[in-house]
Formats: sequence, structure tokens, C-alpha cells
Amino acid sequence: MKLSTKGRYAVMAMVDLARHAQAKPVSLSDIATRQEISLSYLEQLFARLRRAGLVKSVRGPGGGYRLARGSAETRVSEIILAVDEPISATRCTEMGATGCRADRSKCLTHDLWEELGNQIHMFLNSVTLMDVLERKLTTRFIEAPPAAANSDSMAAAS
Amino acid sequence: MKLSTKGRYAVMAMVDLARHAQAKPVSLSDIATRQEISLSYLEQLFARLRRAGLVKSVRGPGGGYRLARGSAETRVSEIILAVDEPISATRCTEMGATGCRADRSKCLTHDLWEELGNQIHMFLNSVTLMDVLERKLTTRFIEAPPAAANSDSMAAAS
DNA sequence: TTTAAATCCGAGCAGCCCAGTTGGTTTTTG
DNA sequence: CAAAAACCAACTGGGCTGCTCGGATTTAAA
Repeated sequence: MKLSTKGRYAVMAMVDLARHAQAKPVSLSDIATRQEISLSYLEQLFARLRRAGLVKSVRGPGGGYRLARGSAETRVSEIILAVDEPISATRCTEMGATGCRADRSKCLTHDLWEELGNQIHMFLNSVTLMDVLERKLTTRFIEAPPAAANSDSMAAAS
Repeated sequence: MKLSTKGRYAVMAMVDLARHAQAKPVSLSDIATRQEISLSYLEQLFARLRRAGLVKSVRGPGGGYRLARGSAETRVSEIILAVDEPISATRCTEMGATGCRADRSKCLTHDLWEELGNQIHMFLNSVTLMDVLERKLTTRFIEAPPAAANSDSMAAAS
């Protein structure tokens, strides 16, 4: 889960697409002007989205893009995974299955990043385009600070 | 919450520091060789960590760094905030308080990124250095996929 | 049938940040 | 004094991002 601005642009565009979905497909130039993203950049993003099966294209004048599935069936996580390179975090980069597990001293933080990645993915996977449109963001995660609530850090100095 | 590899290096180093904490302070060159991070880069990171009040330095031979607080009182979120530039996400960049709220059409995704940022921060804020050392990662978040469990996406194509 | 709207495609490019290097200076122990 | 360490500032190569340019293909409308 890469989580760069590139993915954000893609999500913005897809939300825009879902919002303006009608009988006619939506052209990229419309999205470009509405979202203030360069047309050519959008083209590159939608090339990936199409290959990932998230949108369908209609060529020729009056053409454009449509969601391949419904807005309630398209998850934000899919969009980001489609446009961002996979890139496995954690430094102990894919050196085989157990490569990093071998010497634990170097990868003490391995589990941490893995778990963080899971958290992010599960959150984004729980949000659909429709959720974003209707601003129904699932705040069903995390209820209260675990223990010894530190309020907001940045306190104790010297 | 920037969440780059830079922050990961800092956390790796801090975990290493917490692990090898004894009577004597830990030198950066020790951490550098153990974690395979360049010494000078570590110096830059620890300069920030020191300014943030997370570590204390001891100069001269036999010197090094110590955690300013205990490993159970140092949260991962603090480390990342210390080394990464703040950088406000969401494109509608800090144009005043209500700047982005003004035209909602452009910032349909605003709430999404904000909520995602909250999720990440809350997770990292719930993990201390001691938690990482003892591999007690709080899996107290998220219990089950919300609804219509889609297992793992990447399925439906044409 | 021509025209033009749109998707498609590939190459290239300026700017930024990351991770690291270099070359010091200061402090402090032995 | 010598050496170990923290400190400090400037610079650099490479990679990614967001974008531009110049096309080509498809196809609806005129």
C-alpha cells in the first residue's frame, strides 16, 4: 500500500466520475477541468484503472469512461492499488519468504510496518466510492486510546 | 503524518536504541553498523529527535544517546512526527481554515484523507517502543470486514 | 464522407525529496 | 595531548511525480 499523492489524484478522479455518472460516459477533459488535473496525467491514470478493470472506456466523440461496477462496489483500496506500483515496504525487501525473518535484530520493526499496512488497507478497503460521495466514512475503527492516555504527545521536553 | 521511509529509519534506530539501553549511552556508530544505516544520515535524524525531546545526547568518548523517557513512554507516532516534515495532505493545502470547505466539489475526498490520517496516527500513537521490542502489537483495531465482504478485491474483470 | 471528439500511446523533462557523502567543529574522556 | 564521540552545513546522485508534447486510432456527429 503505497499511499502517495498519485493515488489521491486517482481517487479524486474516480469520485468525480462516480458523481457525474449518467447515461452518457464522462470524458476525461470534463474531469480534468473540474478537478484541475492535467488531461494527459489523467489519461495515464485511467489507463491503469482500465487495465485493472475498474473502469470501461467508450471511444470516439461523446465517449469517455464509466465505472465498470457500481460506485458501491468500487473500493478505494482497489483504486490506489491500481495506480501505485506495489512496492513492498519494510526494507527487508522480498528477499524470499523468510529472508528477513532470519536475523531478527535488523527487522525488529518488521511486524510494526506489516501491521500498519494491514490497518491502512483494511480501512481503505472498507470505504467505497459511494461512501465518499455520501460522506459516510466508517468511523467504526478505534474507540478509545488503549491505556495511559498521553493526550497528544509533544509534551515532556527537557 | 507523512509516513515515508525516512520515518521508518528513525523508528528502526530508536528501537535499536531502546533495545541496547544500559548504563552507558549508545553511540550512533553502533546503531549504524547494527542497522546498516549510514552514520551521517543517522546524525541528521538524531538531531531532529533530540530537538523534539525524544533523546538526550552525551558528548565525548564513551558518549552517545539515551532515550529521554522510557521505552514504554515513547510512542512511534512521536518519532515519525519528529523526523518528517509536517506536510499537510489533501491538496487543499492549508488555504486557511475553511479554504477547502468552500467549494466542496473539488474536495469530495477531503474527509477521506483526513480520516485516514487519523487512523494512521491513532494506530502509531498506540504503539510504544517497548511494544515493538516485545512484539506486542495491538491488534485491537478492526474486528471484521464491515459488510459485503469482498475478500481480496482484484477479482471481477471484464 | 469529412470532421472532430474522444480514447490511446510513448517519449521526455523539470523539480523535489531521500539517502548518503564530505569535511569539518566542538566537547570530553583517558 | 590524542582520540572518540556528538554536532553542523553544504552538496550530490538517483528516483519518483506531475506534467507536456506529439502523435495514432476509433467513432459519433455534420
